[in-house]
Amino acid sequence: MSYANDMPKSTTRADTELSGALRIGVMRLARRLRAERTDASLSLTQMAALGSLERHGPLSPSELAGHERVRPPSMTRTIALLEAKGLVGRTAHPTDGRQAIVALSAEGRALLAADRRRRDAWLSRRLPELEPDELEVLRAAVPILDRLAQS
Amino acid sequence: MSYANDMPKSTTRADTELSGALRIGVMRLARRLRAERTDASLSLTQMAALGSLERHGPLSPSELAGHERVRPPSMTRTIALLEAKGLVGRTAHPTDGRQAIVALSAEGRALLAADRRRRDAWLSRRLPELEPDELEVLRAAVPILDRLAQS
DNA sequence: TATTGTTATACTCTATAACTATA
DNA sequence: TATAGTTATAGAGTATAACAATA
Repeated sequence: MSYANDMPKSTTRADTELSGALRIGVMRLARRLRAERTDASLSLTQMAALGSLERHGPLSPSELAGHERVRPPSMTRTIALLEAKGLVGRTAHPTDGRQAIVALSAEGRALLAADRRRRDAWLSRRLPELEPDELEVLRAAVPILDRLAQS
Repeated sequence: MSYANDMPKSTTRADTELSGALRIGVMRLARRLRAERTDASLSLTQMAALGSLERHGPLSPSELAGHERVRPPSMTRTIALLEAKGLVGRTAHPTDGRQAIVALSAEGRALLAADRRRRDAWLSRRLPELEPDELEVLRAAVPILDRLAQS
């Protein structure tokens, strides 16, 4: 076999089965976590935009639209809603008069933190139901999931 | 401490940290997998309804709405769109004249299979980049993720 | 009367096209 | 002329309220 030297790079039947099972498991748990959303005052769209600002820091509307994979007019609207709620603020770009800079307000930051605490609480309540060796598996799995997500 | 007898059922600080990391990892990977969606002819809403019919078999519109956590009028609309595309069919309930039965057509089943193959392919291509012991961790993690999702 | 499903209507999120202001 | 952002407008998805048909 000419694959002898790069076996680890080929796709085996076991890989295919694992990828199917993993995809289903991850999607299911993500759906469950998403359903645990508590703060009904904000849509998922708005929460996502807020989360992007937290992850990346202050951004222009176009950059934010890019991160959220949304067109600029859609982000214009989302920003306006978040601004009306006092969760983000806008300032002028220091040198380019066309651009604006959108940043999280203290209220926005607090809301994100509260939302995250509530979600973590749901999962935290379930983890003690697992066996110690199962918790160990999850701990080992997290960095692998992260790497897959980034690739 | 009165918790001595049920330590495994209490929430430790390590649990809280793990739950935060796990939530982020799962949500990230789910987002990445979702972005791998290829068939642009169907919205996520429509794909999800189709998937429900595959998982649970033929359902009435109300049952389907329940599974998708959507109100009956919304499902009426979704079913109409899927029916227009030939992906589902409707038949009368054998005994209850009020109810309808919605079922996947052969075309709907084929579309789901093709979509799943594409997603699995993306993940399968990445798994060989992992070390054997990392693959073992993922294999062990899948049933745990499933149990968490169901609880 | 209660249940199943649809129709009528309205709100949110998204998009494309056209416009304004600045570079 | 090109870029950043907004406004105008339309389509899809969702909801509640009201209605029709059946149990």
